Amino acid sequence: MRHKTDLGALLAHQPLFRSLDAAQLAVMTAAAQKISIEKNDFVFHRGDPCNGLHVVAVGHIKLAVPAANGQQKVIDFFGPGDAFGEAFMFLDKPYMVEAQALDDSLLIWIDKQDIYNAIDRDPSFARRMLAGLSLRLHTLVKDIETVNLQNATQRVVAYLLSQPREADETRFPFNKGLIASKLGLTPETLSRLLHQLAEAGLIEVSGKRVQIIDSAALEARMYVA
Amino acid sequence: MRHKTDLGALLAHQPLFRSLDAAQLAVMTAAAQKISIEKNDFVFHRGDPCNGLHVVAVGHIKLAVPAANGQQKVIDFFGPGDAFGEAFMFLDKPYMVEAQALDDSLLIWIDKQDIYNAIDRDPSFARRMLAGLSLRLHTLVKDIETVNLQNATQRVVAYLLSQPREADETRFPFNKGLIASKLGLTPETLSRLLHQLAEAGLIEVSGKRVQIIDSAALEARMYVA
DNA sequence: CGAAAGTTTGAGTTGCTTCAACCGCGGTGG
DNA sequence: CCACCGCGGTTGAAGCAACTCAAACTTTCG
Repeated sequence: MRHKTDLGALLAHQPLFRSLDAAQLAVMTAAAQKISIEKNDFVFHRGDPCNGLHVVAVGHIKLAVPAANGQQKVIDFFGPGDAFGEAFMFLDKPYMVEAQALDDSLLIWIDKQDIYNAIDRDPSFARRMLAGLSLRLHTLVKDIETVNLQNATQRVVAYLLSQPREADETRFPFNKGLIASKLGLTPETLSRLLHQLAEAGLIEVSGKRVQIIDSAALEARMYVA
Repeated sequence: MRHKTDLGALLAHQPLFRSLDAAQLAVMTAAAQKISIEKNDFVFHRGDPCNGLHVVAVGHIKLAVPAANGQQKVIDFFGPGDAFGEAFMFLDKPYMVEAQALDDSLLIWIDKQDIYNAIDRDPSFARRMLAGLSLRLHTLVKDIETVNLQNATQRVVAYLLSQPREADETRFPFNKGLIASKLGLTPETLSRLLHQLAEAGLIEVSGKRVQIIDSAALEARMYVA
């Protein structure tokens, strides 16, 4: 017997739906669909019509803008509890990004109309959506700032320090190439900079694991030109 | 006697408030404040607390991220009918951008609580806010895509073609330096590229005016590496 | 008309990319 | 059990797009 297959229970645990009362939750549950998706499969492609939104229950999803020559620019990563694709839904525009599973994942999909119904019934649900979009906006502005005003080293350091860490150890949650793309760098450049920081005795890297040796010196690097 | 000083009439003309009924509009009008601001003055600075949102009635406002050495990165421009600063309001975070008037401008300011009240009363107002934020998000993603995946020439050409134009003529709405920053370029680079496009016979530039001579060839430049 | 701000042009520099080769590890099949 | 394959990552060398710095020119505006 598998666990976590009860859609209602699953929904109730998502931040977005916390404010719903039992009746609304029941309606939502009836409307929602579970979507299982395997690692590397796409949730949607650029240009696909957008009729609803997705919430990650299990796994991780990458949102990226595809480019001509097989390149891509990673916009962001989404994990359990995160909703994605709402903005395109509210705009009634096709997706301009693509979503791909980074692990075997379980998503919840909800139709646009049901979201609108929830908004109409429950202002606090509307507020939650607004807060979610605002947060996304905030993140994007920060990313724009980073790419435009910081050099490569500063971006890498800022990333390392922003990651959750225990006992001065953090890890790359995904392939370094994806992190590089998120930071607006090539994998080669990221590799070189990590090496350089290690050389300077500020960090130690082994695979996806990173030991922060001198966090004060790291922070200093964020502010020097 | 000055015109357009009636706050109620002013509000009723803003897209954001179109859906409000007379009673709600009256409440909003009572809550709203007019803010006159002179060219080059700041509406708010980075770090200021955010207790409400602004709507442009007259004039133009620049949102930008300030950098250390007097530099800045322009995020976007806002004109009549546009709301700005909502995202920070919904997040209850201080502004991380600064807003500066590019012309003598008239703004409408509305307190956070009044916005929340309007959301609670009128789901279609909530929808309007959601659509507004979504649009902003869409724009930012597009900007990120542009800066990361297109070279300088492609960005300039894309900008020129995206501007409103009449009889194959368009104009830079603001100083070229600001446009350059929005495009993630230095003023020098923008100047050189415009010169280059003119050299190639694709456009003619004189001051802020730009004649599109060969729009087909321009579009072609957006897709060549 | 003069000062200040904005824009252009030139010369030199550089940070990051590109291209290409190599390494190392995990998985797979012989 | 070990050889091989393939992919992610690293390293090196070379190039270039865009930047920086500096000076001249132009427009704006009091």
